[in-house]
Amino acid sequence: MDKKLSACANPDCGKQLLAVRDAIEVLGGKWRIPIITVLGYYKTRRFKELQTEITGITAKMLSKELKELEANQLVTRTVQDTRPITVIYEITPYGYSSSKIIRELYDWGVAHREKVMK
Amino acid sequence: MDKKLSACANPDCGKQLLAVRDAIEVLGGKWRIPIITVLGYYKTRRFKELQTEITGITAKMLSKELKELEANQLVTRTVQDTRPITVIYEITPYGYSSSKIIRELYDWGVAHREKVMK
DNA sequence: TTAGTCGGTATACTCTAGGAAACCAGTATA
DNA sequence: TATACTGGTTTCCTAGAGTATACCGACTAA
Repeated sequence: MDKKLSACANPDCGKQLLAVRDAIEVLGGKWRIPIITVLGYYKTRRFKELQTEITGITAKMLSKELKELEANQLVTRTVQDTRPITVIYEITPYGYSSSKIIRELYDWGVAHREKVMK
Repeated sequence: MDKKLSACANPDCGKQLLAVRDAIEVLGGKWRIPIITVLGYYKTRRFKELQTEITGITAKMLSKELKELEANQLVTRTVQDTRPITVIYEITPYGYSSSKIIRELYDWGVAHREKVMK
């Protein structure tokens, strides 16, 4: 999302924001949460299956985001020696842990929509 | 953050993402979480105090983001008839509710840093 | 009268996340 | 031979988020 999320001048407050920045860096952007959500739902998916499921994402973005999620240990990538080759992406237990946050976002989003809409 | 966060093709999964999108729209961007964090910490702050506390933010961005947070009922704005005029921004109970998510992000960010760093 | 505070606006710019479309190698089927 | 599927990569481009800087009116204290 953001390269540098500013800190508060106040040290306590500043430390808090540093950690929040880390979380946003891992989960931020347009496609990470959709990817994690889909993978959390199906547990494993192939590249093309993800692309079909996540409407609107381009191969470029999917490839890029999966790499970063892999680097952050939220998903694993396994090449299967079939013909044609298939690549299995699987959510890790750690990846599941992030869905706790996504669940929070979901609950809050639902409540917010109700509150603001009426 | 993002104007349109895509949905999953799968309906269950898609509904979930719509609500998540709402939450991200309200809390996203570079400055909203810092503002809520600072306001959650101090409860009330004046415009200039916020600008001082949130290092790096410009008056334009602060003004713009406060307006949107006010529109979403996360903060209130009160003009006080002093000389010179002072404007008090205060976090609402509803604004506090969003800090539950921020807390989640914080906890996860701390754990993530520990996991990935070593 | 000049400089300073407050809470902002207005204008013009930069920069980068993301999008569109073409292309790639390897294998298989018609 | 050509077309299609797999899982991508490369290039070019744009919209919009965020930045920099100057400015505003109302007031006051020196």
